Amino acid sequence: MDTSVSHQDGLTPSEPASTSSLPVFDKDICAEDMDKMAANAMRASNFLKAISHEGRLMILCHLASGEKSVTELEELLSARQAAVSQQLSRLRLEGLVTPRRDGKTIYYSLTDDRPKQIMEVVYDLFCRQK
Amino acid sequence: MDTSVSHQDGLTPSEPASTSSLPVFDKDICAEDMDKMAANAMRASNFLKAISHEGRLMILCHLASGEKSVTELEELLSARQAAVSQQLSRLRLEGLVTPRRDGKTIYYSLTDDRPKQIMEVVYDLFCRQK
DNA sequence: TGAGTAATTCACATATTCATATTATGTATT
DNA sequence: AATACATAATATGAATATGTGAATTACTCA
Repeated sequence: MDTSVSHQDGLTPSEPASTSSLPVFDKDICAEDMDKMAANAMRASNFLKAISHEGRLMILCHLASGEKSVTELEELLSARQAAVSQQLSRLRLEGLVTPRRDGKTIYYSLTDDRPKQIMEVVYDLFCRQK
Repeated sequence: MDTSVSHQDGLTPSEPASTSSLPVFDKDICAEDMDKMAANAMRASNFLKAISHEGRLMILCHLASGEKSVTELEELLSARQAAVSQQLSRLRLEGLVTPRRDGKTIYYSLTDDRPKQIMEVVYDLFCRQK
């Protein structure tokens, strides 16, 4: 089989990539791969920490359906403006949201679809009743 | 269209569920749905907090390919036994991993495939080189 | 320019998380 | 039973995260 990907990052998919492959390890993982894995894990955990907050999760969820102003988010979350702003700044730092100024108000939208990809699964696990 | 799902939990899929629907909101979200959403967000953020830790993420990643003993994980992570044990206890509390005793050693495995589902996406975003 | 609005930033108090060290528990061996 | 080993549980302090209110910036309009 194709061995060209076995050392790409210490992880090797167990199934074809087409069906959203599971992250499964080789049994004989080497030190080099371990380092790559640790680096990947750090980036991933930073991302996950950014979204693993009740308020930020709801912000991202609301932004998934289109851009919103800070005031709108403030109302949607029933939270203080300063708190919302700080949560947005955290998401901004992580590059997950992008501000757009229009006169007095600032509108936020999702920078890319990374949050959506995660939230699809989160939605399935926690929001859809089984 | 089908309106029977519009109030299930404050979220409404924008596409057929078959293709992993996006969590998108109705424009006229009501207070009741907001409460449900907040409750879902809290459960989801607890789950995400549990996995958004470099060490715990790597543990889950290793467990994805089969059960491992604490000592094995200790070596795989190059971490102290106490640290690994504490991270495992956190994952145990959250119900993500399950211990199985065999003599002196205790083997851990994933309780269900929730972590795997998230990690599939995380793997795609952070471990696969594009 | 001055007042009003939207959003950010700051400073503080509190709460949570984390790593380490220590102690406790359960199991196998003798 | 006594010992050794693998793992778990607890305690402590340091670091980090969070919400709040006050001060500040950026913009609009009269």
